[in-house]
Amino acid sequence: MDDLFDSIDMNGAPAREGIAEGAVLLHGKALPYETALLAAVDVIAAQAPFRRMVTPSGYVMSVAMTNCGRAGWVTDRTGYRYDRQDPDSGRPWPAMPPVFRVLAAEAALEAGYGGFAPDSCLINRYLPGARLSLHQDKDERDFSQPIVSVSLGLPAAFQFGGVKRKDAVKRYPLRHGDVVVWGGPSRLFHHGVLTVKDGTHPLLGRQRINLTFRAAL
DNA sequence: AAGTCACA
DNA sequence: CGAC
Repeated sequence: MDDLFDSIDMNGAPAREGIAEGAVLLHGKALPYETALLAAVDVIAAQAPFRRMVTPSGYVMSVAMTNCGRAGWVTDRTGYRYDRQDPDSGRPWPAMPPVFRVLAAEAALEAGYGGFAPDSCLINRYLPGARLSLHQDKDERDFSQPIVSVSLGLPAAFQFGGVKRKDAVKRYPLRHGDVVVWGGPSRLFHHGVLTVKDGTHPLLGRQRINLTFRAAL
């Protein structure tokens, strides 16, 4: 159940916005961690470089991906799965940095999901023109655990729909530092990201980075 | 099919 | 928005 009232910051903008049953957008939640998050992404990407994966139907995704944690989400011609190893290197994914765990657990708790302990973080890099079409996160073992999504860099329009693909979809602008948490009744809701527009972010330049935390195994 | 295209 |  969402709170009766959204919290309001000093500028009058909602800091916490309910977007569906069990789903919350936490505006600017990641800002206190931005420097540590970005440094950690660089370390991870040096060990497991961003790569554009292939879908089962043979298309190359516009979003470039890497992972950290005990398992990483991957796709290839054989399908979607969580893999403990980076298929490109054969090595385990880089460990999940403590700052990642802390932010994900804090955000989940604020959304009403205590004890969130993600074992996987998918890191998505959107250059201008990249997009992610409407889909469900359903490759995880335990749907009782929520999803935590952290936005960094260029803004993007987040689509959030329902459990059925034809359900109505709403759009929410996501800016640097925003965190979306969804779970419970909305755990399997369809979601996506519209084509990222060109622009320049002071810290990240011409890119959007998204961190998606999941309990996958 | 987490993508792309055809068509209304 | 549906078909592939």
